[in-house]
Amino acid sequence: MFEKEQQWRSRIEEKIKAYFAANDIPLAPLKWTAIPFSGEWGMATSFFQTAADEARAGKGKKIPVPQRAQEIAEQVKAAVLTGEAVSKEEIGSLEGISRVEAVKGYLNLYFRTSEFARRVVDEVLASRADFGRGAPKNERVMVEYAQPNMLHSFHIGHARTTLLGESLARIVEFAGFDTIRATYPGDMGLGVITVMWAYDKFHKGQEPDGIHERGQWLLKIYIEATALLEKKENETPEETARRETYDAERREMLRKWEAGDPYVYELWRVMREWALDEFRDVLGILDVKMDVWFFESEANKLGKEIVDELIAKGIAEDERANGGPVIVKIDEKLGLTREKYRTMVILRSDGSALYSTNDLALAKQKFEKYHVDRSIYVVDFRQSLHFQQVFKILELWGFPQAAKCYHLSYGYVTLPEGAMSARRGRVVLFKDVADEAVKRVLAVESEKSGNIPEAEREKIATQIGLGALAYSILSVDNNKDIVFDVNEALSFDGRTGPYIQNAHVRANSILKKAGALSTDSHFDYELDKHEIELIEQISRFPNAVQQAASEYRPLVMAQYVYDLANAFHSFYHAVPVLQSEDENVRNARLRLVAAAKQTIANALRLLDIQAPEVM
RNA sequence: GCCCCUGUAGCUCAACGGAUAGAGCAGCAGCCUUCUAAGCUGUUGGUCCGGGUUCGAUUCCUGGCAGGGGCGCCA
Repeated sequence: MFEKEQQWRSRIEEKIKAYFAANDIPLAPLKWTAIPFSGEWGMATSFFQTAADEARAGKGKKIPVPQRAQEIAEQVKAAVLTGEAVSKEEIGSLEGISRVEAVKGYLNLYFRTSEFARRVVDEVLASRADFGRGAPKNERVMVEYAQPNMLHSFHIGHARTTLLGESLARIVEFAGFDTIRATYPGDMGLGVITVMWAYDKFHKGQEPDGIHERGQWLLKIYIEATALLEKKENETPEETARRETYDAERREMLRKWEAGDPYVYELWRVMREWALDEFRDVLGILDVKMDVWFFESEANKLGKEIVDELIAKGIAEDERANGGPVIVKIDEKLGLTREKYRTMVILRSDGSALYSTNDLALAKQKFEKYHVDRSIYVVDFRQSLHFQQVFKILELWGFPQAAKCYHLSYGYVTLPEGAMSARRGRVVLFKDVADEAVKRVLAVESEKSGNIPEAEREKIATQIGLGALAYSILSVDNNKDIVFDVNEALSFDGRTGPYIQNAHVRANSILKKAGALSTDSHFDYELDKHEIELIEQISRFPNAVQQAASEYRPLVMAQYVYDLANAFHSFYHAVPVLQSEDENVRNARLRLVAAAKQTIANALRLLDIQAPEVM
């Protein structure tokens, strides 16, 4: 809602309240919404709650609530229009409102068309890239996302957390939060050691050149190693012996790493760097710039200290004397009788750190070193119990920020043939999909595109291909699973990234031919319904940003920008701009096109999708 | 046994407790000597089942049914 409309709304609210006070009717809180099905814009509020409250209190006439709500709406309309029961200075303050109506229990207030249109367009063109940005909230939020297991290539599931996290970070930042992006790569663990062991034993020095080629080659080694180490049915005694020997070698390597053995440590350092090279490259492709890197290999050390603190505070119980681990009996500590958070093991009986140990240590760092007020964890839904436990322990520990820790749990990306599994080699790699996307765009570019300079074809194809992929992932709500289908993900028709990018390109195409914009917008002519719809959509952007941020849902933005692009395409088709005969109309529409282009670009940016000038 | 998530059109997905449940794909019928047809216009078609709360439930509560996930030393 724009500033002016906000002012009108509060004035009218005052009038309504005054009317109810004067007539001694208890008024339920007023909630304002947009008026649907109008083709004209304005705001509405209903009186159902007020009528229902009245009926419950036994006051008023005995008529059905909807009917009574309509009656009240009509009375309010009369009061607002005439100024009855309102103090004198309020009379005649319906500035900006063209008409008022009472329909089906609702009070509808319509804005003056030309004024509203001008204000929306002028505000967008004055703010440009900042149009829709929320006021600073003086709250710091950390978004943690992109936690790949290192030493093998990124798959499409990793792409979901990365896109979801990046989009969310952009949204909360734009909404007004001080935002920190954090990643937590799994650079140590049995999986990492498995690759190291197989590389060292069978393939040392055979690695191919090229960051992604090497990563994919390591994935093959991982698959091969897993097969060697997995117990099979009908194993011969020799096979069993061999498998057990291999497993012992692998575990010995893990022990050596923990002991700081120079050979194993150096092997790890080199291979970890390979993985990081690939990870950084993928983040670059997705235009993600991390502020903070937490590494699992480092979290291990921090974790053990906090366990002692939790024991000292009486939150954790140390069972190591009896050969057990260190645990927190969460339900018991909270006084719950039914099992809900259960018991969490926070340190192994041998004193080594667990995932839980690390997460507790990281949370403490987030609060104490980075001073975050909110902490969002973008991690798949299978870990929801884990995070509920972690957050409860943080609460017991005394961190007030625990209340603002949020596990953004997202559904899994699966394949039509079932769950992805890196160990079994059943994965769709992000790089393969991205490459395929670019290839497909290039294939249609020549027939569908305008004049794209040869030097830019590849770049624009990448923007469009990745846009299609990002949109297909972000237009599904967080906690829903995605069954990944390349043809669907890389579709360019209908509700897709390219559809939205195309609206941006078409707007740009008009503006390029038009030359300089006029400095004022004068919408003092009869607006086409498509024009009104487009302005309506543009005006909704600031609210859409706030909603997406407060619900932690990029989907809200994905929906919004599609609706906006859809309104633009319809406008483009139905309303002449450059061909307008009237100079004033042409200037106003050009400014509207510029405002639409800017708003589409701002919204796409929040989805980590590029807005090309041509395509 | 306990906990979490999901169930809406043939398919994939939307819908602050409110006015007429919306899109895309697929199907059908139209629109390019006019600002880019990656587009526009029209059309067919739907809330898993039972109770409850409410003036009003796709939405909240409860009980089923169906699918997925999780539950003390994996991450």
